[in-house]
Amino acid sequence: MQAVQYPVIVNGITSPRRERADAARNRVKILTAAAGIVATHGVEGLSMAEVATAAGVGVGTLYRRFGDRSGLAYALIDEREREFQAAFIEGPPPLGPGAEATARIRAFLHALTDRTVEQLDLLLMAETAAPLARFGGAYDGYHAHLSMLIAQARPGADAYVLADALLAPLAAPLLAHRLRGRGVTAERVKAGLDDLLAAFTT
Amino acid sequence: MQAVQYPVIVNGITSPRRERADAARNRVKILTAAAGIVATHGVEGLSMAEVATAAGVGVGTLYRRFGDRSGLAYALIDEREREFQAAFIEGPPPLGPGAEATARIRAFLHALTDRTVEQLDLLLMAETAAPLARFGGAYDGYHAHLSMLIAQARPGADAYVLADALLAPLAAPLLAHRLRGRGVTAERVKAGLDDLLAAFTT
DNA sequence: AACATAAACCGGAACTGATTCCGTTTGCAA
DNA sequence: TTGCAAACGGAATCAGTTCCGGTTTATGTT
Repeated sequence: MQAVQYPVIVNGITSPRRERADAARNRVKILTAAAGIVATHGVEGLSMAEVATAAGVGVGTLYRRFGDRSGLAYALIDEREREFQAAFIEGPPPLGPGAEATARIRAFLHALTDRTVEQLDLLLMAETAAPLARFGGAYDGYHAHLSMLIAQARPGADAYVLADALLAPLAAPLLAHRLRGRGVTAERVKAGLDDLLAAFTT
Repeated sequence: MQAVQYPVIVNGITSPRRERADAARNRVKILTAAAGIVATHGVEGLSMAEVATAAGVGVGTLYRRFGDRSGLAYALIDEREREFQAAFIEGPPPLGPGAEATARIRAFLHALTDRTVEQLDLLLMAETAAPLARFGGAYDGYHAHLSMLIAQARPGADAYVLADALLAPLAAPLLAHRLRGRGVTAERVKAGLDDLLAAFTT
C-alpha cells in the first residue's frame, strides 16, 4: 500500500504541491461511490472494479489514489478514525489527558473495542486485504499512545511489547470470529481486558 | 477451507471409508513437491499452480485435498504441529500435565511462541490466506487447552475470552511484523507475556 | 492574456494467482 | 465383470494489481 501523499497544510501555507483539481474531484467520486456500495451491498460487494465503474473512473485511478483494497477500506473509515484519535489525544478524560495512566489505558481499550466493533466489516476487510495491512494504518498511532501510557503506569516494563499484546486481542479477525454467533460480546471482551490490566492496577 | 476428511484409525479399525490409493499417492506427491518448493524458493514461490505442476497433478486435485492455500500451508506444518500438541497434552511437565496451572500456562505460551517463530513464514501464509483462516486450524486446540488451564488458575474469570486474549499476541502477522527489523525478539515477547500473566500469578 | 511544458493524472487492457466447474477416468467392492 | 462414488485434470472464472500510451492541469513565460 502506498497511496499518494499530499502535503500537510500548516498555517495556510502548503508545502511542495497541492492536489490537482481533477484528482480531488475523482477522490470524492470514488469515496462516495464506495460508501454507496457498502451501504447497499455490504463490504462483500466492494470490489475494486465495482467501485471504479460506479465512480465512473478507471481502476488505475483508484489504485493511484488509495494504493490497494486495504487503503480504500481505511479511507472509508477515515473520518471516524480522526474523531477517535482526537478523542484520546486531546479529548476529555479519562480517554484524553488529565486522568491517571491506568484509567486512560482502560478507557482507551474500551473505546477501541467499541470503535472496532462498530465498523467491524470494513476493518476486517482493511486488516486482511494484505498480510500485514493492520500495521500500516492507524495501528502505529494506537501503539505509540498505549506505549506511552504503559510506560507511565508501569516504569521498567517493556511498554513496547506490552502495547502490542494489549492491542492484539482487538484485531478485527478475532473479534469478527467471536462476536458472530458465539456468545461473546463487546462487553465480555472489555471485561477480559480489564482482567488482564489487573497486573498493572495493583 | 474444507479439505477432505478421512476417518481416524482407532485400534486398527477404520471407520466409514478409507482413502483411495490414487488419492493417497497424490497427497504424498503434493506435499513432497510443496516442501521442495518452500525449501528452494521460500513460501513466496508456493503458488497453487506451481505446486500442482511440480507434483504432476491438476490444481483441482490440490483443492480437493487441501481445500485452499491456507489448508496446504497447514498441512505442511502438520507434523511439527502434532508434536507440539502431544507435548502440551501428554508430555512431561511443566508443559504437560503434572505442574500447577500457572506454570503450565506460562510454559505453554513460551512453547507456542517458539513454535510460531520457528515456522513463521508458513504460519503467516496459513493465517492470512483467508480472513479467518487462523481460527480453523490448530487454534481451537490451543484455545481449549488454555481455557482449561485458566479456569483452573483463576476460577470465576472469563477463561474463554482470556484465552483468546493471551493467544492473540502470538498471531503470525504481529510477530512477523515485530521480529523483522525491529529490535523485538522472541525472548522479549515471552517476557511480555509473563508480565501479563502477573495478574494470574498473584 | 495566451502559450508552452513537464509533472500528474487518467482509463482500461493485460497480467497474476486463487478458486470453481465439470466432463472424464479410476479404484473398490459386490 | 460391472456400477458408481470418489478422484482427476485443466479450462474457465474472478478479483486484485500493474502497466503504459494518451490527457489534463498547474505554473512559469512571453
